[in-house]
Amino acid sequence: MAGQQPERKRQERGRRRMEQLADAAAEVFAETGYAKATTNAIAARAGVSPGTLYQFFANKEAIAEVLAQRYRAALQAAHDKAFDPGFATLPLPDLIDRMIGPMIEVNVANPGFKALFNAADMPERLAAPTRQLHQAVVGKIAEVLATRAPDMSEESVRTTAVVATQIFGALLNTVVAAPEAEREVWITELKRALRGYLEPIIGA
Amino acid sequence: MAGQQPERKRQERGRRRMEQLADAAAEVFAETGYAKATTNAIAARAGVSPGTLYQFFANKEAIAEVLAQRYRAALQAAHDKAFDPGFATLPLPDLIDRMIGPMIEVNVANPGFKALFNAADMPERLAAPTRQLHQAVVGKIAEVLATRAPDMSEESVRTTAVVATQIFGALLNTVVAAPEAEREVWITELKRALRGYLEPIIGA
DNA sequence: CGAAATTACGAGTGATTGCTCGTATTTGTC
DNA sequence: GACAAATACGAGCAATCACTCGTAATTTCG
Repeated sequence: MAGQQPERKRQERGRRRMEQLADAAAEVFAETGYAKATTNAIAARAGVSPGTLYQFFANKEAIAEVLAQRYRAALQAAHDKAFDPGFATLPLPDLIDRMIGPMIEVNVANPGFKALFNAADMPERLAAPTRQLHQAVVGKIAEVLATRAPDMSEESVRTTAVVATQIFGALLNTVVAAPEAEREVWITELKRALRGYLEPIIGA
Repeated sequence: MAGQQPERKRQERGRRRMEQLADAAAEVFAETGYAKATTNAIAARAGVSPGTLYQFFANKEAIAEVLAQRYRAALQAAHDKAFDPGFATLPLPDLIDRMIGPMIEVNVANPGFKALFNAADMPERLAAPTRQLHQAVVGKIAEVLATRAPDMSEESVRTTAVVATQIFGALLNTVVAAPEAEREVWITELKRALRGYLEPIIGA
């Protein structure tokens, strides 16, 4: 039997195995994508048999689920740092610096997760919550914009927020994919792009 | 037998079938992604049996191959329009207008192709040529930038070109995904973003 | 120690899917 | 009409893969 819904009691060894398996899954998913990744490959990467994997995870989706939880938790923490209320009155360049820092860090620390949870082959169940978090970010950015440019229509604020996050998301991929040494260059360009887009709209 | 490498002689009916199958494949790939799309589903969508599909295509990859060729040809045509030498001396806003127009058109006319050929589950053989075309575009943009800002270092020019295409690519997805009625709004924002990024670097 | 629970194994199973092949129908050519 | 080539069918084969299950080793705890 398997598929332990009511969470059987885990020993220390078991908890370590679950971490191992999740780590291995993160690697395999990142390399091949969700659909092409095989559970046997994940087990092999973790150095265990297929049967052992299913002692700890009900199915393939459940493995991705714990990764999604990891990622969402890390994102949430980054968001909390990025949207510090004290930033609201900073000059635009400083505001941008403060806000994108934590977001870049979390994605550099979790390479491949952003791509994985945006991929078309990922089950809707797992992609949806991450999208929801993303929408929340857009909302927060819209709030910041609205306080800085009170004259803008609600619709324009929303549009601007969406575009700013799109720009951020696109260049974030480049930043994450870049070798350590080049990362700063791309981060500089990312900031330049955001300032260039936002300054004419909401001022410095 | 099947797998007709030396291209057997096609009748009119056969050529129509191939178009039907390619069209059906474009739909199914767009809906489910390359890996999850089944050849039987493609055949069914085209209203033929699995056997018939394999009268015309050696394997699943060959179907995607003709789509890749379609897309590349359309992209190439768009590039030729976008990089008209006469545009080089236009004011920046006009230059941007002229260049992105054809690129947007081709992607609106081929929805899903951009995402498909960038996906992780697509065989490398098919993704590579499209990436190469993309690299060529970056090179062309770098040329335009270099003539407009002769003082910039080669490296900076390259970086700026990459970032500009990233911004374009990100917002292009939004433009393509948007309902017809909203498209103009997003195109306006796309232009605004490009101007905002480029103007401080290379002037108007 | 000894019993129960947990962890581990890995060959095997059922379902899915890319693709085949024997056969039947349609089309082009004389 | 007659023959060959092209088109069409669809049941089924072989390979892949998520997942199972019988069994065995290890850990926990009285």
